[in-house]
Amino acid sequence: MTPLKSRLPGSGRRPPRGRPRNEDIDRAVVAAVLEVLRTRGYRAVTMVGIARKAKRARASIYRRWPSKPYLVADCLVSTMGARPAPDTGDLRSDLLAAVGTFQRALSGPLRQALPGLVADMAHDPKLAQAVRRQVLVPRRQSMRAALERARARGEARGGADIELLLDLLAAPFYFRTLFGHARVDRRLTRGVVELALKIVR
Amino acid sequence: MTPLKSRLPGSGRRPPRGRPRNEDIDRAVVAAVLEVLRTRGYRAVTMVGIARKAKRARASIYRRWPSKPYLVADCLVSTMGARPAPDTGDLRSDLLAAVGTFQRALSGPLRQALPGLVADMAHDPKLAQAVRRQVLVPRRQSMRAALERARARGEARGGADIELLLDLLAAPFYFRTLFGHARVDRRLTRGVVELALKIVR
Amino acid sequence: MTPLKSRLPGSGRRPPRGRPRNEDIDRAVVAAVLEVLRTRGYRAVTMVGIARKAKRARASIYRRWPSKPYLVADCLVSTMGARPAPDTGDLRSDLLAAVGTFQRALSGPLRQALPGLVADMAHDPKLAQAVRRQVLVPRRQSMRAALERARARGEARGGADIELLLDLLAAPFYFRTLFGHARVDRRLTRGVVELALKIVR
Amino acid sequence: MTPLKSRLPGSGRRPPRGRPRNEDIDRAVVAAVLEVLRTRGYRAVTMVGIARKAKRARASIYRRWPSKPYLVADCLVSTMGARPAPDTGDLRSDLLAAVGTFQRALSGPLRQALPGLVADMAHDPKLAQAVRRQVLVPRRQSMRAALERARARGEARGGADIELLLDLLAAPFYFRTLFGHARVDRRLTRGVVELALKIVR
DNA sequence: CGTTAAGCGAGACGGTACGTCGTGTCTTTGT
DNA sequence: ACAAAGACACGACGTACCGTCTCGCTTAACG
Repeated sequence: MTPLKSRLPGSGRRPPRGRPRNEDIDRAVVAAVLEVLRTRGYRAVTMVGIARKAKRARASIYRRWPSKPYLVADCLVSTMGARPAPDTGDLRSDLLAAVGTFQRALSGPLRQALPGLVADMAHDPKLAQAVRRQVLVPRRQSMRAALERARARGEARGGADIELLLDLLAAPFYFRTLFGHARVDRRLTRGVVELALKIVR
Repeated sequence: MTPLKSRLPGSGRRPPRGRPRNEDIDRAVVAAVLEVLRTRGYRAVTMVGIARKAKRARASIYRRWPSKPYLVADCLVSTMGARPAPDTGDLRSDLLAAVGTFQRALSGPLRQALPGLVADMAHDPKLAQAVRRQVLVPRRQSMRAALERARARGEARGGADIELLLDLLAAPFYFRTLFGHARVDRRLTRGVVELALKIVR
Repeated sequence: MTPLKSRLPGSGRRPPRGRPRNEDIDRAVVAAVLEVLRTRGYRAVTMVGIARKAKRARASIYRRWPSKPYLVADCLVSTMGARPAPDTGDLRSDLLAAVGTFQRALSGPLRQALPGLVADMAHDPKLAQAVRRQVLVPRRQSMRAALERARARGEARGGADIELLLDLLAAPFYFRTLFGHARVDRRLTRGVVELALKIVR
Repeated sequence: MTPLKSRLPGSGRRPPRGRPRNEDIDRAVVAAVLEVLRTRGYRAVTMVGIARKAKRARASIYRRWPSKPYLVADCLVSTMGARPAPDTGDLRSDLLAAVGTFQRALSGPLRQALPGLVADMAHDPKLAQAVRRQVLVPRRQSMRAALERARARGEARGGADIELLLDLLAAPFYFRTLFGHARVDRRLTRGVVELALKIVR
């Protein structure tokens, strides 16, 4: 269970000792990262550069995040917010809501950051695990629940490979973002949902 | 039309002058790249390191490929071979053959290289374009043809968003490779094809 | 008149207010410094490291000594003890006693500390002054007195440059310690004293 | 036999391969070091700072010298020039010439550099050895030769501890430079030589 | 058959980011 | 006020890689 952000030293539940961390720094750093991501891409996110932009010491960044990929990943997670899709009582609506989060997420800073992050994940299994847990898993869970509710209502047949279906719902968004061969827009969202409905009914 | 590999200098049709290039170098370099990719991943592919491993001069590499990403991309392309899927007269067979190339490709060196390559593509549109052209387009074309043949035979309905369908067939392979949350195997190939059939029929 | 050790806050004669300093800390810190000097040299003496080794807070050290060089210098002084050489009535004996303190001092922790300390002195005139006052001056004074007694007894001629003679008696010990080209031992002590006698008689 | 400066790669006598080093860089770096030493002292000599001042890449400095102390030591050696004292046929003249080089050397950049250098030597035996070989040994050799010539002429008695005598001639200069308790001037040179003559005659 | 254009190997060069470490000061809570 | 813990700003360290350059030498085709 590796977290993206380094733990505080005295966090065995007992009250923290020493000077408390300045949360302004967290905010300033995250803001700087998102800004650089947005304007100049992953490659331009540099510990030195972020420190300068946030007007903080480099050591203060390293105190909070073990390295650049963890910092970037944490910044993304902290802006995405993984609230579960609501239960509307209708599979199409549920899926549109859930799948829509992909499209929206990949229109924000994640769009710039994803390729670099994916490269770093390939070299650090702990990071990969942490990102999957924080980014992928909640969204999959949300869609899985919607599908199960639909099956309970008789709206969907059982028997399908649910994991594959979940991949089918998410993969095109990442695929298009990473390869840039086609747009990631509302049309894609609707298309993917319609195909999924055709499959499960 | 940026190629992955740099052109020879005197290639305005007239015969090349000066000492000809030593093709052993091309082979040695490509072999070194694939070996390093396989054993130590994209990050470890270093111009310095490749030159050392191939026992060639760094300049000889830069003479052939403009930079590391192009070198890697070219190495991958040169091992993958983009022969079109055959026409078996049956959509399922055609798709299994075409989609199977994804699975096989992503079990080789591409598996290690893809994340890093994707990151580089995000910073170099020309590279992205070249990779898409050489890797994505032929495979999509192959599947597109199979689908059109099936429609002509009446095996598939028309009216579907063909581009989306093509993404659906390919995306799960890349998605799983890049995020590592599930296996890329024959089971995935079969599953994806079955869902596609369910959609187009 | 800069002292090596910082003064207590309420030391305008009036009794100190607030919690009194814990003298265990002074002892623990000095012990830690001497230990590290002995085993790993001046470079390894680190405020962070000393604090950890002495199991005390860094701030408690800074409360007592203004900076690392002052701390080290104070540690050295506190172990050397500057008692004046006795009056034996014989110049050779007096000088052997006085000069012997150089040899002994430079066989202890001072040996490890001297080079680093000298470097720090070059960057802090106040420190240089303080170290000279506490380390050099008493020993010179001791030798000066012995020489004056000898002159009064008629054992030595006058007229010599006394400051130069004092340098001659001390310099070889520091010189050899700093450059490490020859041993600092009893043989050196005897040799230096004999040469000095040859000069003053 | 560690040299102060890193050897060129192909220096097994065979002709150098690859692009030759740019000697302008050597000169620019040495000049920058001497300038900083003179104006701001050893502490201020920083690899980053020197690179900036010399307008060269940091890597180019590291290619030539393994670390800062070696760089500084080499700069000093390269400006001091260790030509042997001439044979005047008179011991006093010979010694005045030889000892005078200490005084002159310690009036130049060595004065600022010596304390720091001595501290580094204490942490790197190879460096200490190299500095001794290049700085101390030639001057000692020069004085040793003068003393032997004097003995051959009957101008000096034999039997004295020659090593100790050499220390006596050199030590006061270093001692005063490092502790700063007295001037290093021509008066010191004359005084030291007169005492040495008194000893050896 | 020498000229000439290019290939080749080795390695220098200017840049830039990395993550670590030490400094001296500051800010908490708890004595 | 002291003590303990640790945050903070600053800045140097030495390493690694990038892509370009500059050498001396080799290899062909051209004229």
